[in-house]
Amino acid sequence: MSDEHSHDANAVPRFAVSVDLAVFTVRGDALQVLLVRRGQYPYEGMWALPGGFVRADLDANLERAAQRELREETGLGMHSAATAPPHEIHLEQLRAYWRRGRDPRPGQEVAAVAFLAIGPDLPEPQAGGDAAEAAWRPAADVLTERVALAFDHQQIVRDAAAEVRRRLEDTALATLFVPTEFTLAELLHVYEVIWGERLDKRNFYRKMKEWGGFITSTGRSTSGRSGRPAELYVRSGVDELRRPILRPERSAPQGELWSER
Amino acid sequence: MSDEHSHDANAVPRFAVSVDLAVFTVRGDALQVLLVRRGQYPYEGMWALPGGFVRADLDANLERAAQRELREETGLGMHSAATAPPHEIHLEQLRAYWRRGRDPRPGQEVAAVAFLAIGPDLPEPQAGGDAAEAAWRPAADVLTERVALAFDHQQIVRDAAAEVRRRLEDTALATLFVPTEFTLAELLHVYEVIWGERLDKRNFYRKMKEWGGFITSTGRSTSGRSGRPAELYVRSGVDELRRPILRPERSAPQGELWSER
DNA sequence: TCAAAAGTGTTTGGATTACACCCATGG
DNA sequence: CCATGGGTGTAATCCAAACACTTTTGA
Repeated sequence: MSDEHSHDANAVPRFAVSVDLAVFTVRGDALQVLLVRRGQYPYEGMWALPGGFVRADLDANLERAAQRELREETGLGMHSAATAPPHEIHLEQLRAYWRRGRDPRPGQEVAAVAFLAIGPDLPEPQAGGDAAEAAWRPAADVLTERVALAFDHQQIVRDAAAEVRRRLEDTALATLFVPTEFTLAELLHVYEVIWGERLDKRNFYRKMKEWGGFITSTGRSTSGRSGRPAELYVRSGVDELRRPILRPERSAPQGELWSER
Repeated sequence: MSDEHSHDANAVPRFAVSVDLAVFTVRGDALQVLLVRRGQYPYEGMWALPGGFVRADLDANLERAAQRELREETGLGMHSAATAPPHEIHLEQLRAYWRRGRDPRPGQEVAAVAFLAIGPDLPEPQAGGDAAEAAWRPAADVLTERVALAFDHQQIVRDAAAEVRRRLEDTALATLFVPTEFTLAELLHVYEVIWGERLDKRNFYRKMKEWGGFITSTGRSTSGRSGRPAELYVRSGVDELRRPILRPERSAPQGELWSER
């Protein structure tokens, strides 16, 4: 809510609010997450999620702040004409993170609002703003702690990855990992990479077509590559799936990398 | 993240952070939400969600802040010996809400972190703190705007209710609406009230028992009431359900009250 | 004409529904 | 002994996994 304890309004404690982005893409055979190398004091030189402070003067709301930071630090998510194929990035909020002393700067409490961002095989990021460097890293490297992250960013990546894996089952989230026009093989690849399991191509194709709404054929096809050309699809509005795409061995949660919430 | 634009650290804009609670319970034949009547300036006299400012000095993290505010404003969620049957309240974070000017107080930006809280048929709340009054109201009254709420609290209730309805399908969330020991009839009632649809008792009972893990029999039974005594169950650790409890007419989203996200 | 990748059918076991029926208790 | 809920059994149906096969292209 937005209420204080009347006694003295000046006692209302102030926080800095930051947005942190867990940006995922599928490149090659791995789910990758976008990291920046910090250019200054807290955790200087360490890898972290892109993000920064929300500024009420610049940002009309939290999503806008997230968009702005993504552009500033990594050059991604531009809607300018420069980036020929519009690499649109889907942004959605995950949740807020704060515990006392979460940010080591003394006397400064920082609450973070984490965002999940997803895009099709995205270009190399361009470091900017506070970021000394920006790069894609396999999400697995973060989840297994082969790469340590600043702040509680590992937790955020963990939560974000779990959300992605879960929502693949009952939403059209997977279509955000492929370009505007895509083939069923590409879509299947997204599922296989993120779940780390092989799916039956034939059953998958049928499901996708039968309970449509989810995707629509464009009539066009691929060409040039060897093998029979594939039909090209675009996503259609529907997000919630009526019936889940079942993950194999669903009963036996195969722990390994993927610690769920 | 927790990074600023180096130039001048003093320019880091400060927010007040509040926690707002969407507390749900099932009383009688309706899903009810806990409201408080505001005792002061912004939206004075209007109904709102319980909540208040996070104080880094009092609260170690966001959940604790939410717990504290719930107690202060409504007297619920006490873990003292006073409340004989421990009316435990499940708390979990939903997401953060902020847009410029979300709080009408000039020069004061307030970011809210919304929590979903669920408890079994809870006692009457006792107003306290800033709350002039506290009461249970049918969630439907809020969703249909029969009752107007302060700030963006209607949106929060909408989002929270959608989350509850959705998670009833594939998690053990329903067990949070019933007392520690409960009968299958009580659990069924929760589903029927929240979904607003009748389920087949016999199929429901079987599902609950077959894919156990979800609930465990205590061996004991009810007595005193007319009819055959019912077996008493307790929830068991499992939260995620392997297979969803399907809502009837799932294909045809019956809009009415329940606007989904 | 062969390799490679796309795409279609068909069988089959298991899960879900819909519905009939029996059980245990209080009054 | 009957009304009131609690709880089990079963056939018909639907779904989805498993698997074999055809189609269309490039080289």
